[in-house]
Amino acid sequence: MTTTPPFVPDAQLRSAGLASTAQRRAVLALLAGRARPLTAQEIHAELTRCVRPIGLTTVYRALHSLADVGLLHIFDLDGQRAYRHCGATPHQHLICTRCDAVIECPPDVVTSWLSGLHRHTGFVPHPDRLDLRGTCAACADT
Amino acid sequence: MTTTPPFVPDAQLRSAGLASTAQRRAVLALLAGRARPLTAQEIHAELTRCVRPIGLTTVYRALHSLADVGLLHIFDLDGQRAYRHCGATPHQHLICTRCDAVIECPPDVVTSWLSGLHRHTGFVPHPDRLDLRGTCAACADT
DNA sequence: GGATATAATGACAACGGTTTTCAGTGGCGC
DNA sequence: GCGCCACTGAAAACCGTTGTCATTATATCC
Repeated sequence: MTTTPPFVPDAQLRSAGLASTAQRRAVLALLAGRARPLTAQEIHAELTRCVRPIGLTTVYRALHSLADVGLLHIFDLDGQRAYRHCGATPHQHLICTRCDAVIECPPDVVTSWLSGLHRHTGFVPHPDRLDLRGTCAACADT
Repeated sequence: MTTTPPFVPDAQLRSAGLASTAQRRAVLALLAGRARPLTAQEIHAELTRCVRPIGLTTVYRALHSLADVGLLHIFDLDGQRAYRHCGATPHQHLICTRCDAVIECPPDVVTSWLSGLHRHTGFVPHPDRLDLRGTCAACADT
């Protein structure tokens, strides 16, 4: 019997058609489960400090590759690119402007409204390109 | 009798508490009525070529000042900051991924959905920070 | 309307994030 | 285990943006 580990970078890389290298696994593992997107510089610093030294160039290239195959989503953290490991299923992003956390919102909460918007304006929304900024439940409590 | 011109940079600057300089007026006039946000480099190039030479530093500072007082909104055009003259009234941004045009959407189309989202997820949306990407009506026709 | 304090401008240099280059290394198929 | 080819990493180049400082224009007071 095989268990289903919550996160296996190696498998994700292979099924995406990317070579499974130590550096890519490290980047993917670092981003796994993080609510907040991380910049290339942050990833490089944290990997070098806590895991093993890695070239900054390699970080940038790994992030590009991973984003190209859809394993990472790109966000804008005041002018800098930041990367986050997102689920494969379509979803919307709720972005907390206080803690920068990204909450994934299931699309069924939105689809009916989006179709109404389409009828109303003629604009054809791209369902997985909806970014909504606000305050997350955790930050709103404080 | 006084007519009401559609766009008076000078008045907008003064009522925002900014000094009305030729450079700021030029930047504001260039952005007036543009659907697509422009980058600082584009603004500098177009002003220098078509209107009058202007320092690149001045363009950046004018854009900062104008954005600070809310006359311009800042967008992200694949990694670069881009600026657009937006209406003073609250609105959502519908961003065309094909032509980069930004359509302003009146908030009443959205507010009811946003409050539902709040009840559903605990996330407190910031109504004027909703960016929705898709295809504008003009591009969808082609 | 003219003088003056103050803020804005512009050329240049510096800064920081990102990309390119190129030689060396390691993953993956045979 | 071997070899091809993609991946890696250090350094330099690149490019958008910001800081510096002397000059100029704006807004205010008289």
